[in-house]
Amino acid sequence: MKKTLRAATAGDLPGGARGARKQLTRERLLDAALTLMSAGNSFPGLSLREVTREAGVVPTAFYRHFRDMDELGLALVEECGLTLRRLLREVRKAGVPTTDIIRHSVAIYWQYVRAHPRHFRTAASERHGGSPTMRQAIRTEVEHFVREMAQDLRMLGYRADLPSSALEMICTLVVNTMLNAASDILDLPPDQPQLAREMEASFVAQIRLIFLGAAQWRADGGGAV
Amino acid sequence: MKKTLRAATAGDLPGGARGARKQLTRERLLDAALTLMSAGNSFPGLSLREVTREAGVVPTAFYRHFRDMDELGLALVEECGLTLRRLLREVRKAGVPTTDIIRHSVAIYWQYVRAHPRHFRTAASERHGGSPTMRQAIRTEVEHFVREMAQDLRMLGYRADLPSSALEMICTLVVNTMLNAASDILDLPPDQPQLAREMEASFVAQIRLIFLGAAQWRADGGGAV
DNA sequence: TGTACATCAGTGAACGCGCGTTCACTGATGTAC
DNA sequence: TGTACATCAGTGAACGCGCGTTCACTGATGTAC
Repeated sequence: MKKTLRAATAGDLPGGARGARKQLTRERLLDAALTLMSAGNSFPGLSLREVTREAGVVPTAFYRHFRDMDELGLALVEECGLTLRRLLREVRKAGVPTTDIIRHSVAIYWQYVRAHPRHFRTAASERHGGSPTMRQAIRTEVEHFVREMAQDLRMLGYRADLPSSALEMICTLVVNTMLNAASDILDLPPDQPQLAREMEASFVAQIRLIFLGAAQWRADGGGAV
Repeated sequence: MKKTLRAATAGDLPGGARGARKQLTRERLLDAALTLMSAGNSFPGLSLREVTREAGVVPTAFYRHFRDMDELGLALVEECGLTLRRLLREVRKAGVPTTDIIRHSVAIYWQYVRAHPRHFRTAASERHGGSPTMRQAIRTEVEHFVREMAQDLRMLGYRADLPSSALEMICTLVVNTMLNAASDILDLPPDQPQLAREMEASFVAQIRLIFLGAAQWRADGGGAV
């Protein structure tokens, strides 16, 4: 009993100097994985040794933090999910502009993707990627995000007549479009501002079209088609 | 000169028994790669030896057909592109039903994905996957597909007032939705028909919403939003 | 506060293994005449 | 048609290398009293 208590008050909790150091190494490992993936590797293509090398740590130190690469992958997905949800918070804080809402929101998103390239590259590439485990984990994160976004629309009084399931369907479409765009944004050659402008315009158009459809949507699925 | 002529009339052309045999092995290699990817590997995670083992051939035989794995990857993308375009031809042949067009088309697509799981799994996973080369190749294939689909809509007299760029934007949205759905379809547990029905309904709803928006779309980008 | 002991994050050597690629080869298929 | 020679798809041994994982270890941090 004494042993357990001791361990809990020092090594495990991040309070002491030891715990803080451990947390730092853990973050270095996650960071290394993100960096390597952004450099053109897929997650299943990463080796444990590559990651520890990039993190500046001996290979065996890895096991102090994760059982294997899969466990690190799940931690990575969680981090990406956090970044996604922070995006919503940021948009909320900015408030809803009265005109040109969509162009404005897309601009925020564009900047945000540029600010977190590694998280978005990872989310986009592993979303339909090789590892079923990570695919499932990302699916769950995206579902959370969609539900939160639908609630935000509800709060704003958007289409108060629709059931939540319909709002979520609309948000799913928006989020899919966002994530597809993220991959395209990150693949843009950095010296082609004209191409970037065209892509952003096309992205705005797609979102606009979705909301045009959403405005016409009827719960029974009927309509002009 | 004689040498070159000889080589051209026998070994290189698939006419002779030797050429046919070679073609067969090549297909076995591509097939092996597709199978391994469907079994939960990402392409960059595949090893040359794995592929040749699955194909029932010695590792060194690989080099008779591809310089390296990247070259095999590009051949794979081409095959997936072909499958995609065959889908369009099939839909065209089926003709346009007068009612419930979208539900009908989605049903065809659903069946088609189920009939070619490995091509769709590969397309979805490498589309935003780790290898920039394959990403670019798939992007090109998808652009072809979008352009062809837009032309089909044009032929049917759909929104004759819109410029091709707008039709292509609409089709991009549809194709993105299709490919996202493909990944979800292939991840469905096989013993959950209720879940499958729900997912298909949600997929139909998304496409319907897009076409509701498309019906309202104005070239100037203005509208009800 | 000082001392003796416990914890545990990170080290470094070692292992067996599958990898990509090289090379010289075999033998069925194809060509010349 | 028959024979002598060329081609080349696929073989099998061999290589050096990076991999994941094991193990006993070190020494700074933390605890007991």
